[in-house]
Amino acid sequence: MNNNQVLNERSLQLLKALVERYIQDGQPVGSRALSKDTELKLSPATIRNVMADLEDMGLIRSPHTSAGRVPTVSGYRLFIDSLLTVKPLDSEELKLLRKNLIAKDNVNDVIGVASRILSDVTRMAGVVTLPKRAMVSLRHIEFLPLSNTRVLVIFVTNEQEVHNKILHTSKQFTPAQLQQAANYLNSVYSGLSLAAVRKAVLKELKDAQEQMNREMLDAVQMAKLALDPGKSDEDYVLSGETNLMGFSELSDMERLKELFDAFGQKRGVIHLLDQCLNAEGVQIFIGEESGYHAFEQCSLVTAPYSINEQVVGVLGVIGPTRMAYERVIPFVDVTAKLLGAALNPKT
Amino acid sequence: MNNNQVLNERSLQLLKALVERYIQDGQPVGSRALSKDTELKLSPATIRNVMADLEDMGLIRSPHTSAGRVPTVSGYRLFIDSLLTVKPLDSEELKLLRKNLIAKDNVNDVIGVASRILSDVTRMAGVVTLPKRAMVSLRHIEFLPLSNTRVLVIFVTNEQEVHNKILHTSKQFTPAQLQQAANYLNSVYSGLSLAAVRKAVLKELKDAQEQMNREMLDAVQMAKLALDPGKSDEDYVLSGETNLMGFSELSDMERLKELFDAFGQKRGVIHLLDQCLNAEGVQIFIGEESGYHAFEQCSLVTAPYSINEQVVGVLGVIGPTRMAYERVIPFVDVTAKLLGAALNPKT
DNA sequence: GCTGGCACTCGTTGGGGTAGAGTGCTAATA
DNA sequence: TATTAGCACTCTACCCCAACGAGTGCCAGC
Repeated sequence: MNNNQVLNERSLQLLKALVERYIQDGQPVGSRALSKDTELKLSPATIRNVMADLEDMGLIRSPHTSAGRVPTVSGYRLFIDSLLTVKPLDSEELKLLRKNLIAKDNVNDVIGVASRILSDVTRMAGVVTLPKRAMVSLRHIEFLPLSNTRVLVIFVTNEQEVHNKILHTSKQFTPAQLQQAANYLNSVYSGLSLAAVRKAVLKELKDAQEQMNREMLDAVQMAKLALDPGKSDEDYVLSGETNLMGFSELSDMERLKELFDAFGQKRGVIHLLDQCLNAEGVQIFIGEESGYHAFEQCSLVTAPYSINEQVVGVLGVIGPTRMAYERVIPFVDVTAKLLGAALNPKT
Repeated sequence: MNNNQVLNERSLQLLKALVERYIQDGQPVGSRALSKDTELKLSPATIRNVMADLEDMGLIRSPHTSAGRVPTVSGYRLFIDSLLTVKPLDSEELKLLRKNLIAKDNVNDVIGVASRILSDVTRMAGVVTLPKRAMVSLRHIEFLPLSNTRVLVIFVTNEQEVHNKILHTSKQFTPAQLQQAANYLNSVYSGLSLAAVRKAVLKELKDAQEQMNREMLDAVQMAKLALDPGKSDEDYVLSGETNLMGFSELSDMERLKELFDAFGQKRGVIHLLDQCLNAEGVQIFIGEESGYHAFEQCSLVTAPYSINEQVVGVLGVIGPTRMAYERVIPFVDVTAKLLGAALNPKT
């Protein structure tokens, strides 16, 4: 009997069965139950030996002496990365997605629908970040005079979204001047991503103060003010948080409060989600992997979504570590793709 | 001993002491504790007699035979309406309010701050409705062409807030036509409340289809589309919900879920808050008085706030029935007044 | 009308005993 | 050498019960 033997086929099969069984009914899994679950005709005693090995490797643990075993975070990780057999998407779910995830006038509405579908279908919490401002591109910008030194700037982006902001300018502009400034900006920067516009604007201000004509300088100055990164970059739409109240893993009020506080703060959650912006497809944080204490009992299944093949945001599902990954993962994946499609401008 | 005797001075004094004591430490109050609490030098036995009377009148009840008494909703109601001695506002709290509740560019920011202060100071949940669209008045309206039949309408209201909306028009307009339409609307309707504008617009459309010139009719038509009641009328900013998780009254997960679901739905809460729009000052719902099952264990202390002496919204505090009314009531009152002040345009 | 005394009720707490689930270890087996 | 049966052991969950304490209602006396 070698303790540090590499994981063989049989051990993996048993680990898989154990995780599946535990996910299914939430009770620690004992050797007898496992012996009945698998096709391998093994006696509970043999399985106990294997389980002892798995425990040595840190893949499972037992809550106390006379309970069965439960997966550790490493156990879940191995299960998800190598053992999981994902289930194809339920056709009902797909129908629901296709029916509801269609273009709307308002980006926020689409995002809201996506979030709600995520939570309704999984019966956990759904989350969708707003498209990163810097990632979307400028379609049109316009200035409207409000009063003496206050100017309303309006810009439309390629996701058909209208943003507005009030600027306090250092001097007074005539409507004609504002019109001219807008014309200049539209002709030069239309089509570029806001990040690119912002970068170019800062460069222009630095380089060419002397050579530019007065009107253009004003225009660039205002563009700089207008494109200050908005707080929408730190926002998301969360749905079905209350679904999480039903799970026994989160029945501790202290923990639950901490989790909901994190939802309210947004900062931490956004930071976590941003880490998935550059992932290829679905990415998963299991329990403490997220690095946030509030999420210790939770897993997060995420996928980035794109507009015009440019990743602009992330969506995902938050639930207890013990969740039906084989169903959630493909669902999150497809939802991200369809959300991207719904946000893509037709023109 | 007459059961249905009118409440005399002494009974009221004892009821007051009982409610205060119960609010303070959350345990059913017994006759002995009450005998020590009050100045009236009465023996526990006498107090028991009075308590029996109060119970007959439905003002207090005992959870079980050998526990003390707790106030019923009627008991709280009587206490609040007639017996409560409100405490003057803590000077620290007032300072906090004055410091943070100042005009901002963005109405939502001010509302958010108000909500947060309400929850931070009371350590319960704070809620502030967004200003009712219909109640604020129109300052300026503008149309921008987007594409063929899509027009962006922008209007600024007297709370310095900018609203925008995309209209799908039946025909195509030139920029000049749009400009003319905006000019017409601004000259005729500027300064009126949105509700008034909407009413006038509908009237114009009905009455004078024939006599109006074409451009004005278009303008009015677009104004009608633009002023469709927005969903902002059904929105509020909630803060500190998680504070409610600490209270033993709400430790039942079922109940808590129901409450948080209600917060998420918004409809019910808005309906409840709207009932306070026409109240003179602070209004209070105790427990089941609200008529909503989810709020059965909660009280709601509200006050309307105004811009230019026109009531436009409501704010309040949500907490367990057992809350320190004598401090919450004046605090909500003052916060409403200061929020109104912060929203009032200077000009 | 108030009070002291008393019997009674009921929830809470903690101890003890048992049943059940599951383990680790050892010795036997293929 | 890998697997299995058997067995002693451990630990939790549950129930029962007794003791305790808080508080009540009622009555008799002041």
